[in-house]
Amino acid sequence: MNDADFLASYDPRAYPPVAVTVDIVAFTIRQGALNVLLVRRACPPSEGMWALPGGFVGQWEDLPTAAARELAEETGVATAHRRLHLEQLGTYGAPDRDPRMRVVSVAYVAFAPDLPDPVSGSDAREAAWVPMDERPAELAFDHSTIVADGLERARSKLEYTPLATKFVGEEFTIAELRAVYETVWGEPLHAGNFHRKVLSVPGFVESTNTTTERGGARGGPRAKLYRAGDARLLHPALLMPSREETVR
Amino acid sequence: MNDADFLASYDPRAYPPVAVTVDIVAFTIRQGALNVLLVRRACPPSEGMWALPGGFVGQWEDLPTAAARELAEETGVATAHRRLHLEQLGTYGAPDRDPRMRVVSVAYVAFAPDLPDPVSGSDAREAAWVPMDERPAELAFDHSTIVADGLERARSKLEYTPLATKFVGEEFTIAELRAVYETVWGEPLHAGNFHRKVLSVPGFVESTNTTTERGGARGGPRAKLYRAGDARLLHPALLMPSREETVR
DNA sequence: AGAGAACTACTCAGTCTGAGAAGGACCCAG
DNA sequence: CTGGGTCCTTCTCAGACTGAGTAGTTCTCT
Repeated sequence: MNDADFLASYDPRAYPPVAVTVDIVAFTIRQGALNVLLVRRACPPSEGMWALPGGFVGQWEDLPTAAARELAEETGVATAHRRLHLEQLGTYGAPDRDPRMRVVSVAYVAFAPDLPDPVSGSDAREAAWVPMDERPAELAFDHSTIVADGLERARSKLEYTPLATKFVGEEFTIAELRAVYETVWGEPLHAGNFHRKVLSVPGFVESTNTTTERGGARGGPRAKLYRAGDARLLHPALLMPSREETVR
Repeated sequence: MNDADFLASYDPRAYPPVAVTVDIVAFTIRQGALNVLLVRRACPPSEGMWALPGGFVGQWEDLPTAAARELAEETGVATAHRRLHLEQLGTYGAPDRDPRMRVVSVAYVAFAPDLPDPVSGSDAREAAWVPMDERPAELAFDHSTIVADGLERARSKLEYTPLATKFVGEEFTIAELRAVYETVWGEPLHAGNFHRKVLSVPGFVESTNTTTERGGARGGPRAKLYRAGDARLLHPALLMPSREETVR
């Protein structure tokens, strides 16, 4: 039997029904706090509970495309938002994670600078940016786990890649970049050392030779402006003070 | 409508058929070379081509369980092999990656010390350990991509976790551990510095206070024996010499 | 005008790293 | 049995990096 004959005689319906969905953990920084995008479920199961935005993957739709589409539907952000970073987080497929049927969900994390308030999606679900430390203790399905994994991924990516530049505007100051790290880790950093470190990593940022129009809101000189460099990985990495407790 | 009513009226068949499979990138070290487990496909499509071991996920089977089962079927390794490490790599779901139907594959990487020769699986596929630099340029489906991603994951894990101890026996010498790194990166390391580094990372290895029975095959003193420590992450990391070219 | 804030730059001591070398212990060949 | 070669382990040393502190300067706010 050759490939063509085989395909002609092949019956996809012979396999048990499994649904594939995408869920998106979208992070942004608003008012100095890390926010995650949540939606309130409008239909069973878990009607009324907060959950991650997401939905079924179209039959001929690529996985990242599905994630971008779902995110766009929930937030109203143009699908091709220039500064949006989307990457696969992992796949969650415990047999009992959804009571309806076997659902395997491919989770994505998205990072973006301060996004507009989400518009309620076409399916009339309420959507909102929620500060990470005010998020509901319980989310629908296994979404609490996914959000926790997403935060871990964000931290890891911030240390080893120029991801932080995705959270700030096109042009930014070193202090704005530092604020991203301080926000995600929730602790202050030594301004001088951070400055030295960022400028010493090749390709992380490049100077625009301009400065801000005004000094900081509470005083201080005008800061130099930078834009993202061309590095894909940070060498050496920007390691954060590692709390020993989290290690073992 | 409450959850129970909803579930009763829910028809899983309404959704388009998508198959979920697992593919496993299994690594081991044999004769000083990194080997990957491949199988020769016994049926269309791509009959006769080399591919990764894998298969369909059972309707009520967890994803890691399915991966372990498929690996066991291909290699004859006991499912609960003590020193086997299995972790999710990523999910590959391009709509056209399998000509039969929409197949979303969750890839896993497995690491283990020198495993026995694989037994041909129940489906009579030929299975073999293939040295990484002798592997076929083309594998079935998108499996070449998955193998490349698996290698990258292996390197990353070796640097940041005690994964290397999974490639050696229960008790091992520092030199054996060094050989793992040299094999995966394909370049020699400074023995003295490696030694110092390994012993300085808390929880990486712990001494057994014994030595090998004999010196090395080509001379040299008996080496001290160690076993894996209890650390889950290496702090500080065991960073390999990063070739600058690979960075950008 | 003065106080306070904060961007940037500098210093300094402690630590880590890569490279080299030395001291033995051991295997193998002759 | 002896000598050459191997290689595990420890040591040394210079250079790089890090965390912490300080200082100059410029700016906003009151």
